[in-house]
Amino acid sequence: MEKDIEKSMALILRGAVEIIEEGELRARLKKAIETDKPLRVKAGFDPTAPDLHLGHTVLIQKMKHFQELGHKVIFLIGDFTGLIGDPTGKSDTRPPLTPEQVQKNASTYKEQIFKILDPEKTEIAFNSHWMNQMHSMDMIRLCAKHTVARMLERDDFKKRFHAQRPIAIHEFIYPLIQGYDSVALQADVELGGTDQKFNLLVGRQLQKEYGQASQMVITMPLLEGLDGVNKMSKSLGNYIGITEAPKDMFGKLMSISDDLMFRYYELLSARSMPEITAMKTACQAGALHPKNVKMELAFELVARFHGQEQARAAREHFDAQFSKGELPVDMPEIRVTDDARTLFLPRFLKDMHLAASASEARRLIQQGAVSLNGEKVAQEELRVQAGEHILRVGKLKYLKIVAS
RNA sequence: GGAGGGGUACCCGAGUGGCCAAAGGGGGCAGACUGUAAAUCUGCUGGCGACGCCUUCGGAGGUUCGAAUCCUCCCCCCUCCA
Repeated sequence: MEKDIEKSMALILRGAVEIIEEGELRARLKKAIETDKPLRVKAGFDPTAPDLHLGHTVLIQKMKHFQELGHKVIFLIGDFTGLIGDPTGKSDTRPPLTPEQVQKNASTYKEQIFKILDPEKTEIAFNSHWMNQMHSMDMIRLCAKHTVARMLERDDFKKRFHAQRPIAIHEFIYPLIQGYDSVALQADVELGGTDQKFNLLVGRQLQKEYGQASQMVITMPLLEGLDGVNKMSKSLGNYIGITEAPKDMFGKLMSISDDLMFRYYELLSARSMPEITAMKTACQAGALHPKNVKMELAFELVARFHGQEQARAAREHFDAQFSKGELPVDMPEIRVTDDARTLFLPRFLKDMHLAASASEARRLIQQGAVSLNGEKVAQEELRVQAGEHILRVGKLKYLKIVAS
């Protein structure tokens, strides 16, 4: 266990938005060292969405920090709470998962998180273990420990209440169960996104009610997605999934803004803060080109999830296609025969999935987004000569046409 | 159970008989500029072999030459009272 409290604090504070309560945390760290009992650090994940994206890994990264400091991290899979669904106000009632699905999602999780965390030092827990033991009366007692007024303090509930949008009663139960998880696990620290603050605080209160010391709460920022504004989420389509193909991951990382890049460095990279700060300064001074710094970030993250080899290939691929303007190596191909060599493009682009509809394809043509062998196509009808042709739509979509 | 407000395109939101494929904003896409950057500027943003036709304003019927708009029934959400 790391003996230097200030050193521990520095790492714990990295990227964190808020720590409740900092002084208390110092005291606990001190006690942990004295008694040689590592802190129990909990972070919960909802198994309804099996595909993790980089946003989720901010938290996992923080877990890793604790692990590096010698503490016990508990990866809590909310298989029970997943059946309720954390209230977001957006999603409708979720279909209940079968135990098999939960199991499957859970193993996907494990596989993914262990690319970051040390399996030896990670405890995995399922909250169904204690929730399924609970009787109705226990549940009601749990409910009795909180009030509607306090529930309505939660920003999400408050907003919906005032916006005259529905709040189902079971949504109130979710924070209570999440809080109870901390009781069951006897957590010293709970990590969560800033959107989890309310739930995390319920944990503190419930632990007190159940005669335990209240956990420390550390909130991490919600990672901005590719647009640099909204939080990364699948539904917004601005995410980078950690199982995405290396070259897609690389490309997406390269498309983020320079500001966002340093944010990603701080929250996702294994590089030390002094190192990151130095790079930032060097970029501002013009000593380093931001693009190269971004390449390194992309490389590091792709390598984390796919290995060095794949990361190198992705980098080369990127360099060839975008820096040098070469054609992609693996573009889809279509063969056309003589009698079909006159293409009606709106239909053709739609059929080839290069446009969502024929109407959209028409617009793309009108806007000059379509080119054949590097020359813009202005006509909707296109006669191709025998041989190979490269049809390009927008910046990213290519199709090789082999005409005979 | 009673009274009232509301449901419009991907999202927010204007529209209360024809000028409505439906204002405006956001988002998205494309083009220019670049580092595949970001920011900015410009255009597009229901479908269809297409100066026309088809489908769309919670759902189903109806009135009308004509309905997002009026009427009837139904579904859903919210507020207040109980």
